[in-house]
Amino acid sequence: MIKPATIKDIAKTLKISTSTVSRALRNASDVNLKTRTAVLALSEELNYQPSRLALSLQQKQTHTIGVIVPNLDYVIATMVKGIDEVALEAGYTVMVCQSNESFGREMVNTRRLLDSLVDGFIISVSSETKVFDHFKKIQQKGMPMVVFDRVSSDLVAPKVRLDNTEGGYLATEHLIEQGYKRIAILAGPKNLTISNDRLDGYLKALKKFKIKVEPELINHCNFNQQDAYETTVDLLKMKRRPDAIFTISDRMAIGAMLAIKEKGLRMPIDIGLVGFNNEPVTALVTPGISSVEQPAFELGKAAAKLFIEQMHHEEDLSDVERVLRPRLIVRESSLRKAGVRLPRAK
Amino acid sequence: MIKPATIKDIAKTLKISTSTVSRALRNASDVNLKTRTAVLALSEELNYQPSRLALSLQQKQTHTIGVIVPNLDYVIATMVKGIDEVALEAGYTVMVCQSNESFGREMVNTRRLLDSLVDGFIISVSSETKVFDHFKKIQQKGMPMVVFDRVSSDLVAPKVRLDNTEGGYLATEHLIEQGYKRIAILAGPKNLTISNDRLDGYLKALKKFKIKVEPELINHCNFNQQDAYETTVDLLKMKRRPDAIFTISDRMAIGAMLAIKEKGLRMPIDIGLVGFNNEPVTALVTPGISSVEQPAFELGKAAAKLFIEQMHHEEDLSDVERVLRPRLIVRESSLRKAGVRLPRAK
DNA sequence: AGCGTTACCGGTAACGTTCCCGGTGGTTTT
DNA sequence: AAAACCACCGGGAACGTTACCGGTAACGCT
Repeated sequence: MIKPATIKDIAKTLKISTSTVSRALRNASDVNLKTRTAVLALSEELNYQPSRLALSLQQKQTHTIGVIVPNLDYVIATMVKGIDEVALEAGYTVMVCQSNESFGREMVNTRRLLDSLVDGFIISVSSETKVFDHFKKIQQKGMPMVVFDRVSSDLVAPKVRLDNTEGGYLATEHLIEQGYKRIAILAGPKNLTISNDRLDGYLKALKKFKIKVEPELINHCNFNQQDAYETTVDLLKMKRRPDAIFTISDRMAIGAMLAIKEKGLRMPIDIGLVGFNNEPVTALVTPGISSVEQPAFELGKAAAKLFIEQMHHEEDLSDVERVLRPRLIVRESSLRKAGVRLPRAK
Repeated sequence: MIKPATIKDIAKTLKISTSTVSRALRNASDVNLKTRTAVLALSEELNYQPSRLALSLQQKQTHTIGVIVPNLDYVIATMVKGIDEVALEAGYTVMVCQSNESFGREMVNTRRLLDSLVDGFIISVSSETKVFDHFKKIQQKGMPMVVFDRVSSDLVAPKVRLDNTEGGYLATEHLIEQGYKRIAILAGPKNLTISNDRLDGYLKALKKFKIKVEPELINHCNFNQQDAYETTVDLLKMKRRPDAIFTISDRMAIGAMLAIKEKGLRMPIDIGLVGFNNEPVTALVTPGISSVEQPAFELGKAAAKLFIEQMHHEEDLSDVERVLRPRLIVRESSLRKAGVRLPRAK
């Protein structure tokens, strides 16, 4: 283990003080050109790298952002890429921690990063999280914190999120316009805002078109495929079964699709389907699944920008909320009016 | 910005020395029970958290692992989850950096983490990387480093990887057994070992079954869907077109599948297809795509374990190579013998 | 000649922690 | 009663860096 060159080594061999070396390496003011070039040359030779550790200790900031996400699926990975992009440019390093949708992991990760490892946080909460004390601790410490994607009204902090209500609205409106009458929704866990917002959009669309809300068509289930499958199987057993399903994630849409196919129903004729996220898979299955696209990369960038902003200026941005707009991508699974190719099922 | 409580604060209010506080908080030896409880109580009250920064500076280790990956697709995200798992348990924090398959980004990331931020690295190289000086610098510093997934023989370090040759063999053998005669391969970039190894497996299988190797059936293209699509389009234009395609990733398989469908060919009758990675999508498309599954989570865990091992003991493990075995998952895209349901195409 | 200005540099403290060494008192051993 | 031992504690240095303050020489100005 060769130990790296320090500022002291340079000072010693050049027979000058560490202060001078430090200045030569940075400010360039208050230091003779000759000594400066000497320092620079030697530091090059020893390939000196300043210790970020010592620096961080000294000036009490690490230039590192802690990013806490529930997992690293397609959408979130894309968001993280966005965060990475602007963070890197601003001279920050990011530490990504997956909570695995587990409240415990989320707490442990937060605690760890809190011990003077990061300057602040960019967070998307896990689906298990119902209590936010560990995040509030961040703010008590006076650290900047931005919430993104999965936000929560219990958390007073700058937020960047999708307009999930509009997403829900777009999907539902589209199904209505395609002539579907009994539209079911597979919403996510009740404690997640994205879940409730998308449900709100669904309700708004029904109201707009004066369609009665039927509670048995509203189902909460987890984000995974299996749960969605089972819920759909149940839905399709109803005497008056729904003729369309809106799921608030594509994974859930896949689950629903499997149940639909198993039952022998055809999309979009017998039943319509719309998902959420516009994951690549939606374009690959047959029929293609219509889905609400979110600008994930942009969303990540926006979150990081907001973070940096909050970092630099002292102003309180905790009531700022950037809301990005979704876009509906229509595919075959819900396109009944434009191109009916198959005969109607009995 | 409320500054956190330090060991000094505790010492001052308790009118004892910092040394004693430090001992009380750790060793428990050489400290009176009474003072110890007092320290513990006060530290609880001030909710004291030791500064990992100061600690790291002092003992020259950060308890952090730098993980550098080309991207965060399904397989790699799963591997990272595995790394995370054992790292967390061993008291390490991981820093994940995506190089985005870019050599430049990979260098920048490595450089950054090198400045006394991490104790070592777990690395999967980007597809652009042809030169490894930035990684060798890690070893010059005497830091442990484990290479996983995408390894390279130019890098002398402990490795954890899939038996890619066997993966290639399994896929090809299966296609041969299903009666396919002209089997093309879509290999990845030439400088990647995983690419060449899978190709080797392909060649081995051909040799085993005494099938002549035809150079025009061997194609290198990038990992993305588009490239695979275009390459396949070209392949299918040949006068004697291949009757099966083995792609070394599922993304590529999807691209190939699109080209195949466009051409009006049917799987598995007219043409067989096998992918690699067993991503969920392979089970969702129609027909389902056969694919070589790799134990990604296990692979990540193994890499982290090897890292920890190298960290703790001084022994040189740089010639250790853990090779995990793949498994072929057969789906409809290549299953010609078992269930022929459609008439033969003219 | 005396004074202020400038250009350059060094010493020291500080960031929060641990480690090593050297004390104290009090008790036991010889 | 001297010597040895123990349990407990404090002082100081060290990790690598920068900030602050002060000092010295050289120079120019009145």
